[in-house]
Amino acid sequence: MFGDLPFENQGQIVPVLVPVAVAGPYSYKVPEDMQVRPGSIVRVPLGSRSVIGAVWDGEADKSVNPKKLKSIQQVFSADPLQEDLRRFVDWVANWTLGAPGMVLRMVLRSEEALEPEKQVLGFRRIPGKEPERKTAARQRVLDLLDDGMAWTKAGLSGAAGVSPSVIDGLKDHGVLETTLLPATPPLPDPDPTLPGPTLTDMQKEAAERLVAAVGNGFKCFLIDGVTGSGKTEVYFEALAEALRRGQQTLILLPEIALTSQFLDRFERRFGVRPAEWHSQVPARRRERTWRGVANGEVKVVVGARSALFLPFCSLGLAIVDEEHDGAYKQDDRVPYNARDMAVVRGHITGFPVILASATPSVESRVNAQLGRYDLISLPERASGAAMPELVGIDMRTDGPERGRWLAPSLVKAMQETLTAGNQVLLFLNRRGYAPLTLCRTCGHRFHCENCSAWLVEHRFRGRLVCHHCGYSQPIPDKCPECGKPDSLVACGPGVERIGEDVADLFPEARVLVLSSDLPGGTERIKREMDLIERGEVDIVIGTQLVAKGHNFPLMTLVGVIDADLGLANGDPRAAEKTFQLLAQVTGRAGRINGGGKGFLQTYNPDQPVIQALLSGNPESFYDVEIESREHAGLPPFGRLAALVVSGPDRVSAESYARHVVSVAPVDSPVSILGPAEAAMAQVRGRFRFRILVIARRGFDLQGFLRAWLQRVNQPKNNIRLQVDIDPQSFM
DNA sequence: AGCACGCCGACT
DNA sequence: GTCGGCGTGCTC
Repeated sequence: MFGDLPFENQGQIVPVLVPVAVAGPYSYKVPEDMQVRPGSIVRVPLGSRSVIGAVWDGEADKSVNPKKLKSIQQVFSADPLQEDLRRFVDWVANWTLGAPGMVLRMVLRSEEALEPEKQVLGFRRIPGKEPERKTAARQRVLDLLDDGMAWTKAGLSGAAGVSPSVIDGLKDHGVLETTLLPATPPLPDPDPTLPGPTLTDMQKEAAERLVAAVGNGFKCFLIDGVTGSGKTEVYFEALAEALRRGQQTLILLPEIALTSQFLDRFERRFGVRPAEWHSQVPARRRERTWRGVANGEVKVVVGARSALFLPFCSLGLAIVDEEHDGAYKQDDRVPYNARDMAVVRGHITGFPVILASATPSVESRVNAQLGRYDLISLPERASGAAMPELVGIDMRTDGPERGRWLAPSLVKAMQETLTAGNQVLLFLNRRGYAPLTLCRTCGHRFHCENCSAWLVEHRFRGRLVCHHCGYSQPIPDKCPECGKPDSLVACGPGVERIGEDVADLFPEARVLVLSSDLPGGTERIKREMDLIERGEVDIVIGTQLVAKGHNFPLMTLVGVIDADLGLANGDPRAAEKTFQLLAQVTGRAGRINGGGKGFLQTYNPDQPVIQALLSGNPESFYDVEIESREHAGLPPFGRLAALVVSGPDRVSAESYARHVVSVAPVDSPVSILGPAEAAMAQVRGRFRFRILVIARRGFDLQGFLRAWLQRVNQPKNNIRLQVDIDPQSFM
């Protein structure tokens, strides 16, 4: 197989990347009768077990004790990993501060995929041979085999409606012969020549820019297109070009968006379904896709973030849809953002990458502003329908009476919508009945025993539930503090409580309350969504579950119950996330037929998020966000392994980075608390880590870091820490 | 004594 | 990530 290798390496020592959290490859001997080269996928002994790794680039580590060296046990028949993929693995490891072997593990996910798929036994006719006795069953089998094609036994007996023994009989009589079939016939390629949809002028221009980039090396595009602008149709044209060039395409979607709807759309455009890649695809099919991607049989993969690590042999385009979506972030094991790593893979291999969103993330917008990405704007809906007209309701002046949650102007609009035979969506991103329960006699508040969060009343289930850790208890009939019966009051609304309001106001309407805790799970939610789509519901009250997915043709009014929700929780992305969520949910109004309206109930109509939504001009909002983040010292692009923080930003900072080395009290300028060992423990298994220090202006950061280094580098800690102060490196 | 569990270091 | 060694502490 490797007869034409440029070098002979039997008996030599080669570096092998193994799936353990160590800094680099281990060294292994190559047995006399074996040939490997960089990228070869091998089985090697490691400690008491045997693991799968890959021969890596460079020289084997000469300093390792030769007595320790073990031999490679086996070379898998799968093609060696290509050079660009190897460089990508190294790059991701370096960026995420993870071990390269752990990144490689994401490439080599299933051992079965590394050997050729088992062939299955097929049956076909021997030309000219007839059975001596022809029964009806035998005739049906022979009719099916008339065209000379081979069938599997199970397929044939099923199709002919006979028992498998009929086929055995025919074989014994010398009428049929067996042959080996590939376990699965290769799928037909997606067809780029099928007629696409008619594009608007704006879409056409965007598509042309993308098409021109395919095959011309790396370039990153950001498609900023409003809901309904036809982003998908536009990037499908680039995909068609990649297909015409015989190149592969990867489409990344957030896990939640991987619905059959997208696959249907793909099939309508290209005639076949693409290969799918996510955790719910059965192992068998995943193995097949892995092999197909490596040997070029699979042309298009639609997948979740892990699809980025597939061993494509001729990847020519990557598309990241909903690029702002947090589902692209992996938090456990190797922490990475698949959106950014897709850009890196494109850069290394040399192909264009398309990021698409109706509400781009702040960092992607920064990258577009800086000229790193090419911005493509699609500000209009492809159908010609106008974007919904959004209205803000100032709850301080135009709010509802006490104990009600819907402002009179929203109620009036709902009435009009229902009279016109259309649907209303009321959006409130809070499950349950009420977020806080307290005793009106003694003021006792119900806290979670485990995590001190407030317990959310779920009246339907009759329980108080902690949305943080899942703890729940029945709703008591008297206060546990003062013992007063019937003294508990629910404060604030959840979707269930809005449902109560709506039932009072619109007793005739068919109302559906939809949240992720709906009994019946995903299946039930799917069914309810279909119900809405068919127009069998008048008013939908939902959490963020209803923000994306299905299209509802009759939905022309969206009311946001609490547009301020989520803005005060200390997340540095709070404003950005709220903007994205509300843009998405209000974008549902009149998406298909136009004429939609949206109402935002708010206590602060002047804040940038609300202003950006109402004006339909997000630019200013993004500018504010970018500026405020730079001011706070938070990089738009994060690659932090550790974070040291002080001052009022500490809560935000905690949710910003996972590895918080230390958190200082709010009133101290900046400090690192606890022993250095504790700080180091946070980054165990890492060999380098980056630290972001957020300090007040005028603070002596250099002096602080010097002192910290001195403390950490005490001999007893057995640590050598160096700090390279380079604020630019975070960008 | 016997073993369950958790911590820690080694793995080429 | 996974395994084995070793210490602690609890039970038959």
